[in-house]
Amino acid sequence: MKDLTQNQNAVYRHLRTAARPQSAYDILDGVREQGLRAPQQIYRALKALTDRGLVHRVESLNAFIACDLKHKNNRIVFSICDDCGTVEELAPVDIPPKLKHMSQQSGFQTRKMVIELVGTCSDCGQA
Amino acid sequence: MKDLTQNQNAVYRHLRTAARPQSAYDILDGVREQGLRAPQQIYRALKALTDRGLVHRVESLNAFIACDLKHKNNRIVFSICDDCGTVEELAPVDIPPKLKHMSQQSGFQTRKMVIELVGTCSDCGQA
DNA sequence: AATCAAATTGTTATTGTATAACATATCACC
DNA sequence: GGTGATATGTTATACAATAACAATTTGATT
Repeated sequence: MKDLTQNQNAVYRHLRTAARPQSAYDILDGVREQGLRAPQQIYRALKALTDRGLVHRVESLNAFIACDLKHKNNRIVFSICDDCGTVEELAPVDIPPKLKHMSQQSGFQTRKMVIELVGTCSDCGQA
Repeated sequence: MKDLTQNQNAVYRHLRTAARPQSAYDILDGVREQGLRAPQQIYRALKALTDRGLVHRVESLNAFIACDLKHKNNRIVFSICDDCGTVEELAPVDIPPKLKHMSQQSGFQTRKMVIELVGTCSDCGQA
């Protein structure tokens, strides 16, 4: 892919083909065949990938997911089904005006906003 | 406090008096004198407290913070200064309409929304 | 081309976060 | 008092992340 190192590429490909968010150790297991052996290698690749916005960390799961939207890296929205574990990335939204106002009021400068919706996906939701 | 068990009370008091979010092990250190010895005891107390909305988990820090707002437990907003580590809870806001629409579109039923703003607080922000 | 500092990558070891599994005790009800 | 359900204590282990250092690669400079 677009000038990624071997390790980064291996991790990225693993994440893109995974059905669910992957922990760093899930990823490690998935890329052992490509010669990666230690957590540190995974975490370094993940850092490079998240810095470039190709991967996001799902904070409430301590897990990672490939980003397939084209968007600035500083507005991230997930829906997380706590029944089946499925995570979807939704199109980013602006900081809610009320919130923007509140945080500015207090002098806080926002560089990044993460929104995580936790609930039940359509598959798990019906009666 | 309001019908908490001893352990829950110890953890809650510790969090209320802490200046910053506390990891479970920070808390453990802080309540050793009250006779708590094992992580499990902390995590169990934290679960009870978060279920009751008296404590929130700061997802992106793997840490916990006492809630001093009176509000429903399913809309949580933090500002997190990644310079000094200060975390403030802000008044909850509604799910942004655009987002509500998107998630409903896909059949997702939201039970809880967490918003974490990451940036620079007023103390750390000036030139 | 040879040298060397800087950056990247590999590896080992350790620290930090969270839960499983089981033992013990407490409580409510019969 | 006996009995099941719930809560609590304890030990051990699993999972997540980083520190510290070694080895390698890169690339600028001579």
